[in-house]
Amino acid sequence: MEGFAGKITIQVSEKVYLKQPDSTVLGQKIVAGAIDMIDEIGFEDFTFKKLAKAISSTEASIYRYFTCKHNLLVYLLLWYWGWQEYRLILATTNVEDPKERLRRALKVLVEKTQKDATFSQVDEEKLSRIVISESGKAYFSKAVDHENEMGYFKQYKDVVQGVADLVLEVNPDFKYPHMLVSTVIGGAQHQRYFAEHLPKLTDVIKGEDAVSDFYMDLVFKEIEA
Amino acid sequence: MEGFAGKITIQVSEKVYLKQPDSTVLGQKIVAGAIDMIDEIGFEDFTFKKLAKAISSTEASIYRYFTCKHNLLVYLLLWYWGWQEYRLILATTNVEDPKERLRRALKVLVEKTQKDATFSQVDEEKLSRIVISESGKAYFSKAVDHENEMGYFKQYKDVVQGVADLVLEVNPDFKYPHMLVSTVIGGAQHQRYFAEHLPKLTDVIKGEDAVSDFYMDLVFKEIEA
DNA sequence: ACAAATATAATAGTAATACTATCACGTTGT
DNA sequence: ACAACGTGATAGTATTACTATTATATTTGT
Repeated sequence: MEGFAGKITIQVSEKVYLKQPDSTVLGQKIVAGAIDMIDEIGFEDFTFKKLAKAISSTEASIYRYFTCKHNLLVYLLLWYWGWQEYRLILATTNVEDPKERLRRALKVLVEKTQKDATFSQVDEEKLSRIVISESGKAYFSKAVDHENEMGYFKQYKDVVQGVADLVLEVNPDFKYPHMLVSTVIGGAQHQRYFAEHLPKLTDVIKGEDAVSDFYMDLVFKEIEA
Repeated sequence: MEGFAGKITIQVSEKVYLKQPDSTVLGQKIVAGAIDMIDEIGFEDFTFKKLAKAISSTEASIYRYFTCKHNLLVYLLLWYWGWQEYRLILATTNVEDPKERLRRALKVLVEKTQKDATFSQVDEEKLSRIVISESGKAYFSKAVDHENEMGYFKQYKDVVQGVADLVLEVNPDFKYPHMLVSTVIGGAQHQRYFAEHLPKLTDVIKGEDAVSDFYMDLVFKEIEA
């Protein structure tokens, strides 16, 4: 199993990079270094110059992989949702009962993200925090429509579509599967952030994973007409 | 009633501005001009220099009202949530039935925002789009904790608290009122954006206000144990 | 083994941004 | 009448987000 798992890589649309970061040592250092730095100082303060210094390279070299820092962020987001897609497949294949399939899929999406040993070069916990804090900067931009056409949000949309299909397997008459799923995914991420920084916007209950409990309950109450 | 309503102003914490924008013609032009410009070109591309030109003033003059463009954004967000608080009060006072009170409050928050003639200097439709697109840039920053202490999110938290209380009036045993309310508010705003730009993340049904229907249904199904 | 191709480093430069600072001018209140 | 204040005009700075060029490694094909 080890050798098998070791060969898995998450494919990211080549439209977001100039040169595949996976393919070289420098490329991998850029991605790993960017995850560290964006998690630490935030995307606004993150610059290619600082990253270059941190990984002992140069600004110009990083520009050979990504046209701009925005695209590097989009790359990270696409990788994250590609990874979630892979985890969804692992969690649901060979599970027969539709309700159980949906339950397992939701678990992947609403539970707190943990490190995945399959991809040693990526720190998924840090990446998850980046996805929570910085996604808005990618989605809510004046370039959305163009970037959507370029496939910048494909992976995320696929995840939503996949889980929406599972919802329909449980209740084929449910009218709002995409809305429910995107609400739950986005909501769970926000709640985890709120719990840490704006606790008045959430309900933290000690000893319980309130976020998981709440959203799991919400989905099944909503679709079980 | 006209004269009475005409005297209402939304109070915004003085910590976000250097000089009250309400108090002068220039201040009002800065706020109104900022709403127009941020809605049009987005917060990233918005600069005080461009705003100054648009309202025939100077960069330095705008800096006498706001220390930075970020604080101007925070001002707009505080104003918006202060305004929503006022609308919530209007919608719920003198309504006896708890369920009806909650229903009316939710309507205010999930329905599409329309112009409010009470505040002629503010274009609430544009402001609403700004709140949807740019809120994340204020909430998900490395300065959250500090800004939270400064009261930058107070108005929003008050709105969530107020509606959470209405939820508890309907079902005093419900465990997650804040989570439910913040999920619904944030979700509804995102869905309106998705409907326009990323339709695969939502379920638009022609002739129906799917967003309102979905979230209204979601809340009552969830809390009616 | 050696030239050719390619990758990266080193350095310099640019327009725009997000401010700060200074001074001049006109209006307002006392 | 004059100080205080609000605004405008102008200039200046460090940083950012790039682009461009050249030099030096490293890899690759033959």
